[in-house]
Amino acid sequence: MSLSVLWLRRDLRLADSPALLAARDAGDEVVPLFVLDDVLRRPAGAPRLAFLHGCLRDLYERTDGRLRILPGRPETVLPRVIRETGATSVHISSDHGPYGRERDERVRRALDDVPLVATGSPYGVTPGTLTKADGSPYKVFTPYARAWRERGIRSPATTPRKVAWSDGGLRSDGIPADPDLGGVRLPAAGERAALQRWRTFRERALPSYDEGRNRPATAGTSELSAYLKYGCLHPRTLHADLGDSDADRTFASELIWRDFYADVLWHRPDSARRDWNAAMAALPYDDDDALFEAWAQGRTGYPFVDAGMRQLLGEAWMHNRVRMVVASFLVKDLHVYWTRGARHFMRHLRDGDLASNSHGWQWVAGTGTDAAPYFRVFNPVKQGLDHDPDGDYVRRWVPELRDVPGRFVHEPWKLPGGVPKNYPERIVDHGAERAEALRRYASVR
DNA sequence: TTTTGAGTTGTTCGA
DNA sequence: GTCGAACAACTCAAA
Repeated sequence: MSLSVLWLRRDLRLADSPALLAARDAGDEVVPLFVLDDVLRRPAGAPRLAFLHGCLRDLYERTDGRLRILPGRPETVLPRVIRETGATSVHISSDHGPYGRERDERVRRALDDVPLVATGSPYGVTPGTLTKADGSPYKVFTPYARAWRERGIRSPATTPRKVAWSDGGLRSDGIPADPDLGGVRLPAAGERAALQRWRTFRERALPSYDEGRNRPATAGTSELSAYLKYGCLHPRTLHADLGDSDADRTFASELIWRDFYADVLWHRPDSARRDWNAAMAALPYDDDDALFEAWAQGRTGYPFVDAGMRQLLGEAWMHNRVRMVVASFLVKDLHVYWTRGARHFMRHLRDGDLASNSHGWQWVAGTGTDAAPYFRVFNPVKQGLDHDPDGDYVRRWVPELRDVPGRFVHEPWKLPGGVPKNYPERIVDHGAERAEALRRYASVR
């Protein structure tokens, strides 16, 4: 009787999993394992941890209760698992983040002659493998996407009908208690919920995705980000279901953005916390704690911004359109360095993904690949009027403005009686700060 | 090596 | 209200 270990990290599913197939082929029985790694847990924030626990519960049930959950550093846990179970190989889906790469190297060394076998990755194209003709990495999305469409994998791996799971005789610590969520409401976690969400999105929202995706008041986006983050489903599975309509192609390209940013981070691990474009490091920033707190708490006096920041605190998620607007506000209206906003997002988002988050912020800040031109500054009022014309999104998240009529909801300072009680006055003047941002960008050119 | 066309998501202003 | 131009120049990708 031979055993193989399936060490799960951010691939918490059974369908379309090449690593699972490899583990099954390598042994008579498979020991599913998750390591509770403090290095990853500490910065995660309560919503992300709770969501992860939900994914683990789902997986525990579906592996007939064999999933082992062990705390500790992976480089000590894995060798111990090998000693205690006698397993002959460890199977993973490769991780391409800065920490994951180093961790896996340490584990590989610690396992000595037991192979750590990486099969597949959480992306349609494994980071680092799609390069230009001369072998250098892409720095612009569109040509990357063109190449991706030629070479990306769209067909899912087969899903085994039955896997012989084993607990390997290991004692499991079980899934830790959920942290206090303080009223945050999360969707159901795990693979089954993810597939259900995908079906619902395809039926209801995908056909009108081109317009619907910019309407934060409605469920026009897939809301699959957290499921993708933890690998409850693989993007391949999604690509395989997509057709050639404009809406399907637009959605596919959103998935390709995810691959692109993982690729950028793979080539430049330092760009998770520093400007990808070193030439922008000379940009002057401010760092006013009171202004930052007003932004973080959703009390800037700009309703569309405040609605977004409160949605983040309320749902551990924010609509993508609004992410751009609030990020632009922090960087270009408050002149705060993007990493401070990115850290806040990572702490509060249930989908917080290092590559997408860091490079999404850098796109807004103008310091990243394909960066927005410096003169592109979002106007929080215009964005609100354009994308939340009825004000439903603002009224949902900013109760102080629930009774404000019409377009005043996006510019309550124009109300005859002034800003409603309890709602803050604008903390800065957008017109003036836009001009200031343009001055600062001009100073580094 | 040189050349050419192009580059996620915006805003403002003036005709 | 609608529309096109200006906002700048630079870098990237590929022929």
